[in-house]
Amino acid sequence: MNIGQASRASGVNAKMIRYYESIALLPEAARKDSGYRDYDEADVHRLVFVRRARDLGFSIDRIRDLLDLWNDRARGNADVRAVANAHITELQAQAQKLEGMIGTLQHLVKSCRGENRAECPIMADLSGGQVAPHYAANLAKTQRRLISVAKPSHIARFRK
Amino acid sequence: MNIGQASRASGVNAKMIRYYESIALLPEAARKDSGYRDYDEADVHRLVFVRRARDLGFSIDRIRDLLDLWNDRARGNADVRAVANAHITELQAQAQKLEGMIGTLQHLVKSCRGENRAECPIMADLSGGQVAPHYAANLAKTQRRLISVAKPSHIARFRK
DNA sequence: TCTAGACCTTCCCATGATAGGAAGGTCAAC
DNA sequence: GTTGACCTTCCTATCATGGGAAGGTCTAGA
Repeated sequence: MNIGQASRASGVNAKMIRYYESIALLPEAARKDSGYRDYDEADVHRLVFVRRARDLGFSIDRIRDLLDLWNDRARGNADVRAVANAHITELQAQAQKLEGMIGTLQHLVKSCRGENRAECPIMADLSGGQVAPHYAANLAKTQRRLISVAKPSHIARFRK
Repeated sequence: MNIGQASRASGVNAKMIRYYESIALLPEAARKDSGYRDYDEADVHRLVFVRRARDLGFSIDRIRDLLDLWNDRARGNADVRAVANAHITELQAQAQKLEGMIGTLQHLVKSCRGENRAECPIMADLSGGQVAPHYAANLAKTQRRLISVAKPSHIARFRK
């Protein structure tokens, strides 16, 4: 199986396959006499694994851990859950930051009606330096809302 | 005002100030006889503007637009709202993706109880290639939830 | 057998925002 | 005058991805 076929079968770009090999995320591929890389079903399976993990936002280093766990069948589910939970925590932090930004911007846009420049707080807020009162209030509000969405108390049950 | 003082006053790293100047996000700074960059209050004000916009997740290119709007007081609030709304839409897309990933992972972790490897779907799901039924169902669920959180119908009123 | 073109190889470069560091010049205080 | 804080430019790296050049290999058809 050439790299192109492995790429189509796994959904991982050929360029990325070579890159993953170069950073030792994947073992060195077998080679044909021509020098072409040669893949089999197991290789494709591993590529699919990597692609799925990337789709779920795992970093390359985290995927390294997951592949180790995958290769070592003796390792328990707790290890797997620990990696997944660490990743969930990271994603939640990102989501919280995003929701805070969205909430603040929505509030600013909502407060900016009409065409009178003086009445639009967006520019004023951006250039204000310190956090304007409505911004602080809105930030706290969106964070509370985000927390209720993410339900960390619920997640805590799964934390290592 | 040296770059260090401007940095402390604005909260923008000196390295970043030079970078922003090099990509023409900021005008070339005035120079003292020594060659040192020389900033005044207006410069600091602009730096604060950039920092606040970065904090809100605006890209450099979007900040370029915002600075143009800022410099051109004749432009109306609708222009400002348009930039902000475009950014909100981008942030919501990111948030939606994140929430989907979080939901999927939470579901997988929840389904992975005990220590029997066979009972843990995380690895199976990652290596599965196609989306497992519970993944698809969960994805749809988290997306609905995210949509209700982000309230796009509400935002639509402010779209250009 | 020759050739076209699809595919492969390695190597270099670019992205965006940020940061570290080297080598050397300037300033202020003691 | 010296020390140390600060400044300058220039080079490098990050992470994951992708574009492209220059050149080798394979396969199908004339």
